[in-house]
Amino acid sequence: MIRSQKKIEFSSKRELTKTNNRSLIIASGINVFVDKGVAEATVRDIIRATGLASGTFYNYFKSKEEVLVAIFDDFASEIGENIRSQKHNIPKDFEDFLRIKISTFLNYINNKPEIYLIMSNNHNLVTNFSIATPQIILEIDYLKEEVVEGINEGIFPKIDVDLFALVTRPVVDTIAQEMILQKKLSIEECTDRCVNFLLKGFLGSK
Amino acid sequence: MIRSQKKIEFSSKRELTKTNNRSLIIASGINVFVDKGVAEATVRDIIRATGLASGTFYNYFKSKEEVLVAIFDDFASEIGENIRSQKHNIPKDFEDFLRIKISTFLNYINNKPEIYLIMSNNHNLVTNFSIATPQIILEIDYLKEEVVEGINEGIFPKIDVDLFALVTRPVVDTIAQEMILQKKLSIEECTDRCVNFLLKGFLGSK
Amino acid sequence: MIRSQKKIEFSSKRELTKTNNRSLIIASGINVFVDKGVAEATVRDIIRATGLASGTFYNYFKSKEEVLVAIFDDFASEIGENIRSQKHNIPKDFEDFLRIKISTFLNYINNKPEIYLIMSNNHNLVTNFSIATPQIILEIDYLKEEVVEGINEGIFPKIDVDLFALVTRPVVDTIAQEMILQKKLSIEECTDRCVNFLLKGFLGSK
Amino acid sequence: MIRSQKKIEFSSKRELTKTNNRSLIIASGINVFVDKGVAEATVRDIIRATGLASGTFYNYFKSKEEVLVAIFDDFASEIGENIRSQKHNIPKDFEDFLRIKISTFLNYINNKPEIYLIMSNNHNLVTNFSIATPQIILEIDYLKEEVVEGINEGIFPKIDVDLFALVTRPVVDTIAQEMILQKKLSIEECTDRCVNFLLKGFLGSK
DNA sequence: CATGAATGAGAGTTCATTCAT
DNA sequence: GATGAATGAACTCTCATTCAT
Repeated sequence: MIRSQKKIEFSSKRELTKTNNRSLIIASGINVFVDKGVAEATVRDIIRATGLASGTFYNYFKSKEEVLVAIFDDFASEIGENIRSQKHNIPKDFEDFLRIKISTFLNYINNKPEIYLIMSNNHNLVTNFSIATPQIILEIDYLKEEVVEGINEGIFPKIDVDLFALVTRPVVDTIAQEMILQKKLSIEECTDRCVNFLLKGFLGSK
Repeated sequence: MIRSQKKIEFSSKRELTKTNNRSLIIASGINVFVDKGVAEATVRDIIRATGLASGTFYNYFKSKEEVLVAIFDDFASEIGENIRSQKHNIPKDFEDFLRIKISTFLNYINNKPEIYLIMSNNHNLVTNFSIATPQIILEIDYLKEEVVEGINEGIFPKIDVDLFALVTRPVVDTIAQEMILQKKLSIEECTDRCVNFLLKGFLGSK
Repeated sequence: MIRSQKKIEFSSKRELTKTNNRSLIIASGINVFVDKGVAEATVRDIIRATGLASGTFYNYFKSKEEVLVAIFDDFASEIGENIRSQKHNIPKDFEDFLRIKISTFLNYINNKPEIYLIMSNNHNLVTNFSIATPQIILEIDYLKEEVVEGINEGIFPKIDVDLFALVTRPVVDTIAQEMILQKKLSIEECTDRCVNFLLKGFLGSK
Repeated sequence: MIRSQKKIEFSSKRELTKTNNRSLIIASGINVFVDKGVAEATVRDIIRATGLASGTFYNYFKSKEEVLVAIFDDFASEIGENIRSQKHNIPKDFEDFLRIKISTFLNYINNKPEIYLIMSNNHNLVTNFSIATPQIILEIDYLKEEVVEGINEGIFPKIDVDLFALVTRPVVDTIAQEMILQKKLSIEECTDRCVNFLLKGFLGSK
């Protein structure tokens, strides 16, 4: 029977990846969200691809939105670790600061492009959920504070912090999309592009 | 009853009713698309808000996508007129060029913020429809050529045209969203912000 | 406009065939019933093909079934005339009787094969309507009486009248279908086949 | 309430319910197809009569056509068994051959008259599905070959095989309908009638 | 009479969710 | 916890029919 074959297939996969049903559903969710978009995706789509019974879904999640949140949460916690591990990497100056943050960001999304695609294709959803996305690293509150600190400490120049908070994300975002979809530019090249442009944008002459 | 009121209001002339119903559906479509997003919106959502019978929808449109196209079409033709009226407004230099384009763009979306919201929240869809969106004014092919021309004529400085094509839209877009949603900044202020930032970004020192 | 073109087309047709809207609807009904079958046909299908407005249909008919009845009625009256013109054609014997009836029948359906197709493809409907169909010429009451008369007058042999009433129609029907659909056999050949087979069936010694 | 009664009746074992629901739908399908004809029948008609929820239908069938196929399949497999059990019943002569085939056929349809009615009222459909109908026993390819064989072996007389193939089905069909609908004649009487008539039709001297 | 837009019932179908096993 | 059939709300869309013009 096809059904049981599927089950077996997934069981072995489970064995291999040492994962459980929750992870199975999340993995399937990522695929479905990338393929069909979050709005068009259905719980059935997700559960179908796992080989699990439909009822099983509700042992783990209440809705597809909860899966989405879980996907982002998982990703966010990974990011968190990564960021913390960058903490001792203290920037010398503003350029260095930008370079560290942006290259970290680009590394993330290069490793998990699917999740990044879900986020950029469903921008409204992501905002509605106000989830800690990787973009957050480049965004308002958190980053802004660091910049303000840097300015106060005299390490950074006195830039327009609000403009910085507003503009950095979309610029890096666009270039990141270019990187993932066109696959022409390396992480280093993208980082350079972003840093150069932003630096000039905020500072005037380099 | 609301129903009969409507009937009385519109039913004097057949043609009038027809035009009104079309407008009614389009208006309702705009509301629904803004509220729920295009993907989540249903034909029933749209027709429900009009007070018309469900079948009536299909006298005017085949699907919600056709409503979307109609919304964009209406908007696009307005934009067309506006652009043409700007043709004799020849820029003195690159700053002037940016200022004209960006202020035109911001004026559009300030007049029809709902449509702009639909478009930016459903960027995929919009690209799929390849509709002439207001963003087009700020985008790749068309604008790029103008810049190249300007450079060749010696009016504009030699900037990185590809970076320009890539980065201008998202920067202006983000600031425009800020303008519409927060309603703190005037069109002039936003224009200034965009122009200043981009100018420095592309040129280095102003 | 496509619409008015259609109208004009049909108006000219109307001029040509000296027909009116009722005939137009009936003609369209025949086409639709042949193409889609009576059950699948809709009033919209019928009216669409006429170029008339949907409301106009109801000035002439209450439903598609009424159109069907009209189609059969028209046909039946033609048949009636034809039969009357055959009245002086008095059969010499049973073979002659069969030959006259069957050739008459085959002539009808050869002239109006569409209507015959409607009838044989919708046998249940036709029976439900108990309309005077061309098959009636070959059927129970009317024909049976003639046979009984013939037997009483000593012109026809003493055959099983009930078997005759039951079997004649389907036999002729099947061969008629063969004639119309395959178009290999002439009316004369079909008549011969039917007459020979039936004659032997009713009369023949084993 | 009928609803809860049903639930109580069937819900003891899951498998049982499943089998019963399938049977329920098929049984309802038979009724509806007989009553309204296949073309006029709707999925909702079928499911309505079962007392099940509308969605439940689609757990078992994709469309009413699939129900029809299931009905015929069930019947066909019964027929298959029956035919096989007749295999050793080798006919002595042509009359015997006709008698065996026809009585087998009449026995089938006498047991499942509803299904026979569906088939004869929807002859188009049946042909389109190319389903093994009971009529097949009396029809062209299969039977024709047997007759040709019989002729070659010298057991059967040299009859017009094409006429045989064409005429046998409608004759038996008509008498069968008479049998089912009027319920006056026994299977034996009908068999006699058919055999006698056909035999004379094919063999009889004029 | 002709027109054709409006109507709303109803068909097909999908889906999230429940719950007995 | 896992299962998967049952449920019925809700959606897309079509159609017969009405009725103001």
